[in-house]
Amino acid sequence: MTNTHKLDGIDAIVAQWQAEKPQLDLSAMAIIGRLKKCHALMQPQLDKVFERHNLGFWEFDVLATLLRSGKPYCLAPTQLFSTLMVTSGTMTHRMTQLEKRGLIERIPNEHDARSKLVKLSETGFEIINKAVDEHVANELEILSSLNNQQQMQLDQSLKQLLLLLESINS
Amino acid sequence: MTNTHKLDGIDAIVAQWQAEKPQLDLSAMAIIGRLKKCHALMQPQLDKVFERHNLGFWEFDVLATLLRSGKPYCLAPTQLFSTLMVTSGTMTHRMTQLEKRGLIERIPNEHDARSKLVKLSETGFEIINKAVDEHVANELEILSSLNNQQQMQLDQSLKQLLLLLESINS
DNA sequence: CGGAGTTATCTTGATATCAAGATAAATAAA
DNA sequence: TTTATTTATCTTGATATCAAGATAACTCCG
Repeated sequence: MTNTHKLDGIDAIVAQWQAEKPQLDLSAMAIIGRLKKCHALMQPQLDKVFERHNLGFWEFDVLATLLRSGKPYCLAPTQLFSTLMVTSGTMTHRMTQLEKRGLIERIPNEHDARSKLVKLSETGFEIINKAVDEHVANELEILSSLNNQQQMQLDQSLKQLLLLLESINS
Repeated sequence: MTNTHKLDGIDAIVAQWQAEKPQLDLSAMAIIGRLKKCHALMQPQLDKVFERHNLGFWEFDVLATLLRSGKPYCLAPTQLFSTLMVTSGTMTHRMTQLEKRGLIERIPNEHDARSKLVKLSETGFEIINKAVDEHVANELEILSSLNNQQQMQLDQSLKQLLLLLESINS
């Protein structure tokens, strides 16, 4: 018996809805429900690694965004909050906290006096650099019980969905 | 050219990481990144329907959980917050707000004086009943540009992942 | 140049959330 | 029964978030 025939938490929920509202087509609800639940169950697994490095998920997000931007690991606040899909006010709060902890520095923007650029500090770089390595290993571990074919199929399906959602929001 | 060959937002991010950390296997990061971004982009689409009914996403969640439990649309707080994956404190807050709006009622639990059961009010029932119908239609609409085969494949892949995550967290 | 409109950021006030602790009722053990 | 333990819920205090508005710096056109 393959996994496809086992029941997951969403099967139970969809069955309840089917009983209450037998006229509805719940196929999309099942997919979106699974997506949401996968997201919810995934997060605590990812947090474990962040905690080992004394980082909250959002601290990891900000520092990782700076790291992957490449040298000199420096971005404007607007680039950060638009990438991270949070508001400017949220970004202000995050930067304040990260600066307080010495993980980032704010430096003047020569080309635009409205912004002060955000740059990884030495310490920030070292911390996020290690944390990312463990994070990537953790992600591989989490998915390790899916075989290659399953992972490729999952990735391809999510990509189709993501392209669709990106086209809606543009 | 199929969607599979187009580039999505995660391709760009993974390429940045590949440049910065060429030694890492980023296949799992790509999958999990797509999952997270799909989740993030999906939510505002779902919220549109909730807003039309003057509901926030968490109000919808609580009321919908009560509705799908079937008659008499009544659950204990613990059932609600464990289903909804929030803390008891969060649930207290939600119940207070929903009672204030007249969407639920709190009734004594004959079998356990520690809890007061949560029940959909008449108004609450009518509102969530309509909202759920539109919500399900909205979900179908969102996924409508994926064909049947693609939707089945996505569902199957997400189910494999969900079963895996549920087994980790148990 | 100089005003109008735009853009980048921060501030403010409200809300949703959680973790940890308090309280009270139910259950189990002695 | 009486005490100890567990369970269900609520309270408290701190935090992260957002929306809306304020501020200041840019840009563009006449």
